[in-house]
Amino acid sequence: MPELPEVESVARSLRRRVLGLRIAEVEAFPPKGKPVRRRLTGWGGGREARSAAAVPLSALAGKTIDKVGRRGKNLILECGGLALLFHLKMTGRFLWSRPGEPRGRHVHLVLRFRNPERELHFEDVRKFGLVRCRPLDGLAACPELRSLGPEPLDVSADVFFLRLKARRGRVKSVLLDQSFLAGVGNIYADEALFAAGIHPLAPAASLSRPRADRLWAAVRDVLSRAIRAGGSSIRDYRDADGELGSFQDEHRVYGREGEPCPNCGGPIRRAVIGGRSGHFCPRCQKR
DNA sequence: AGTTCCCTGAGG
DNA sequence: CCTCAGGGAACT
Repeated sequence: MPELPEVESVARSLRRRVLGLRIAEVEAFPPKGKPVRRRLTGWGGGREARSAAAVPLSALAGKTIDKVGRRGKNLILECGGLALLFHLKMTGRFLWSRPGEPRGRHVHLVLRFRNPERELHFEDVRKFGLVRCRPLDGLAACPELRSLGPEPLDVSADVFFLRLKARRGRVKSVLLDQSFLAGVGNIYADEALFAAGIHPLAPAASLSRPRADRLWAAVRDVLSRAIRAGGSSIRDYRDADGELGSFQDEHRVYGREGEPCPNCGGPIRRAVIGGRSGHFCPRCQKR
């Protein structure tokens, strides 16, 4: 569930910890029981993601972390000429630890620092997460990033409208498609559609310019407010400092099936849309 | 464009 | 026990 606001919050908390630190040692414990074409370049992703351009994780030793960034839901540590990419998927998490402290059961990567004597652990209970090292040069064209759409907080209303018009399918599914916009997931798609008064099953291409504008603004508003709140901590999301987000308190439809719509008081409905649960108010959200 | 699968802990 | 959660790849 880490979506754009959660990954952004992780990036910010991580930045305060590791920016400028030199990686002394790298220890990888790739998840077992996976297709065992495991090289030391990372894991996760499709078959094409294991391309020749991947770099061994051990190459990170001795490098200094000079940027902590985000692209969509991907977290990117830039180290010298290398980029260490993470996708947290459902349960990826970072822990700031000390050498000698017992390592958690689901820790798959450890970056060890000497000054200060600390460790960054990446853990992932469900093993869906992705870790990969790439050359920094040409990073935007790497398999993990190249098909991502624009950042929702950067895209203009004009471009948003044009891209929406070019899509077939339901607006909810289009919002979830990372090649349309990078970083929107289930929670924020539902919240943005509610805020814009648009039914999740409305065909994307059918939206008028004014309604598309409202959706564009709602996506920006929901995402930026969620970032300010440190993300949504339903279940177990925490940032790299272990801090919880608070945006779950501002959810108006997500996870509120049967509760009264904050707008009209009618019950919030839940329906499976594109294999994911969608939450909406059938009265306030028009097709 | 919709469905299945991956994976595991939490909750019924 | 069983079911559910869900991002995204790989199916159909």
